[in-house]
Amino acid sequence: MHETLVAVNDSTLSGLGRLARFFGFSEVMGRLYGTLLMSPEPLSLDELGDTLDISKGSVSMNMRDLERWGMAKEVWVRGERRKFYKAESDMWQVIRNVLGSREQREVQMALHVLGENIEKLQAAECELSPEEQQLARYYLDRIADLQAFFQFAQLALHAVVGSDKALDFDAITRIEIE
Amino acid sequence: MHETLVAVNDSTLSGLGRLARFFGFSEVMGRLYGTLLMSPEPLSLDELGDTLDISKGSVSMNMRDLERWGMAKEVWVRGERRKFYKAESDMWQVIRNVLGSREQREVQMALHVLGENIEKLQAAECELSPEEQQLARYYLDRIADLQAFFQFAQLALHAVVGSDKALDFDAITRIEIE
DNA sequence: CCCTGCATTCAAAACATTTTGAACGCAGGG
DNA sequence: CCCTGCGTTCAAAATGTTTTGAATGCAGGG
Repeated sequence: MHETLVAVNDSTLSGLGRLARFFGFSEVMGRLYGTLLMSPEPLSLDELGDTLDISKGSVSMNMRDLERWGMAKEVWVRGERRKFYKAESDMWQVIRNVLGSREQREVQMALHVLGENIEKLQAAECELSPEEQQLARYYLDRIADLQAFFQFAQLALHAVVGSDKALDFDAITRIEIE
Repeated sequence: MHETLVAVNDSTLSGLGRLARFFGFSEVMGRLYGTLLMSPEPLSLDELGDTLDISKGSVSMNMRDLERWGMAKEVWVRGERRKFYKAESDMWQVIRNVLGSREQREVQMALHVLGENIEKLQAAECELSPEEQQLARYYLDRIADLQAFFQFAQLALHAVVGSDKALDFDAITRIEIE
């Protein structure tokens, strides 16, 4: 194959590996996704392993994760007994999958814990010595800051997850105005 | 100290450790930041090390990073020879620091590489066989998708970094309309 | 000019994550 | 009912990251 095509392909895989890392996935997952994305035809597990030069086991496990996250889909190739995969090529769908299930849960948990802590501090107030009360008020201020941050994150996530790409910005402003 | 205060403090440190991890920092950095955030008084390096039960060396290195990222500031305590730190308590400032320097560079690099790859493909077109040309066009489509994603990310970053919290949403829409 | 109290550095150790490949399981063909 | 080809699993090995603490540096006091 022409060296330019090879070079572009490599560069894209590196970039997607990096991106995967950034989102807390393994680099290999990003590369597998990239390999599928850059292939007009679905690929089998061995083809993926051969291309990236990683073991069967690794391919198998990582592909399962990719499927779980909605980044790749199994595809039936007639006359073949092997599994074939193709990338979910709608990036916005992928992003919505990830943000929607993982990030949103994280943010919600954080807000929940912050709320609990505020309640605990308020409930305990009467048991506290004067200095402790002062510290409790200080804590409440800091926690309020954190709450504001996570609430912002929640709005932003909602805006991206709960809409098409074209509607993202609208969704954000609508939420803000209310 | 009252157990509620201790519990709330612990919980907050865990949460900030998690958050730090998410943003690609070490968990200890998050905990150090949290310890400073939850202390009305500046703390010395030994106090930080004692509280979190980590070694002097680790405190020293991680605090340097925290300072580099604008998450903590050195503070002079009169009559003390030791270094004292306090947290940068404006969360939005912290976020702008991180997004502004690190993330923005990442996104810019990605866009730059994508652009280069498009150029390479176009320059090489006439050297390619018919099938290779078809693959090249396929690559160009995929790369265009990635470009759209990173361009969106760039807009979003700009909106958050280049403004006060209150102006974020405005900034996003303004850019979008142009 | 030495001593003390800190802060910093960095190589080695502890720890965590990822990768591998051999063993296993399973479906379909003969 | 065995054989083959493929996918999955998982313990062990490789690799990567973080933590430690001993050595070092540095400033100020005596």
